[in-house]
Amino acid sequence: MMEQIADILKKNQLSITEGRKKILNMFLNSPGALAHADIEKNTDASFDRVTVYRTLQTFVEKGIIHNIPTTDNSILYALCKDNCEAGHHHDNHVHFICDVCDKTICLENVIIPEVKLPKGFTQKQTDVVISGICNKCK
Amino acid sequence: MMEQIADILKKNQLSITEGRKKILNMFLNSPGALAHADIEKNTDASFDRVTVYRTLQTFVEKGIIHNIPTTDNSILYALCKDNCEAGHHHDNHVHFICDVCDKTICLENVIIPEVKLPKGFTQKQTDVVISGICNKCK
DNA sequence: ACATTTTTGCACCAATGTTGCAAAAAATAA
DNA sequence: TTATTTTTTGCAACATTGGTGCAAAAATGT
Ligand SMILES: [Mn+2]
Ligand SMILES: [Mn+2]
Ligand SMILES: [Zn+2]
Ligand SMILES: [Zn+2]
Repeated sequence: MMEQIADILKKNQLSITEGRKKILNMFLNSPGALAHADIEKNTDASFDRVTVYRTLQTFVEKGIIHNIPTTDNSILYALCKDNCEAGHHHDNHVHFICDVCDKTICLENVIIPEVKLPKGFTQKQTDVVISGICNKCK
Repeated sequence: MMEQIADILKKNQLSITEGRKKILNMFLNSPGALAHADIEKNTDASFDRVTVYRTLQTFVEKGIIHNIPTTDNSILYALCKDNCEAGHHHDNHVHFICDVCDKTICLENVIIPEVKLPKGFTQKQTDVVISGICNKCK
């Protein structure tokens, strides 16, 4: 496991540090998406807040994690399981937010349907976020 | 125009105040979505920040405006053109964010496609946010 | 082990959003 | 209209979230 983590970091030309290993490990073990606050909570304040912010930014830039749109103003992050590259993500799955447990889950198998836009609009990225009750809370 | 505004407020059992009229008017005249900051800018600081926040909250609760998910942590609001009620919105259109002009537009005519979820998931609301280049920036 | 590059922690700042409470404004009653 | 009640506003104070510059610390390459 710790090998896998170091590999991911190496593959992305990132120095292997405690913070990055710990945070990446959290993502690998988390079934759902994580917010900055979740990460800070689970690391026992062993890292500075700023380090967490910068680590998340770096991971997004490298294509290791992607972020998920929300209606409240929180930024959520989840592992990219599609083969995303630095600077360009190819996630094309639906995200689900449970109204009960409040968790956000990547539905890797539910691919985003095509949407036809009016003339003149060029489509780059499509995000689909569905809310309701998840399979565990049902 | 000012009549229409007063009507909307009355219909929703809201006191008719300067602030609410001004903010509602902004929404009626805006082609795209508005953020809190946009509203504060256009009202020349004639209202307190808190009043703007509370007005937006109230409008959302009453079903006059709805909010739009974003990837950065900003909350956007737009007029509900579907017949939304207090406590329950029925917006089912796609939202478009332009990477060039950075405006968010309600594509009222592009309805959200059906998405089939895995067993155990109950679907309440679906948000589709598409980014790219809008018809004016093209 | 040493020099170089990268990352971290700290202090400080800025934007965003919330709450309690008294003053002001709007709606309702008289 | 004026008086009373209800609602809304403004202010102050606070919390949370996120970003920047810079020196210290850690990681990398030789
Ligand atoms: Mn995802
Ligand atoms: Mn809309
Ligand atoms: Zn759930
Ligand atoms: Zn545009």
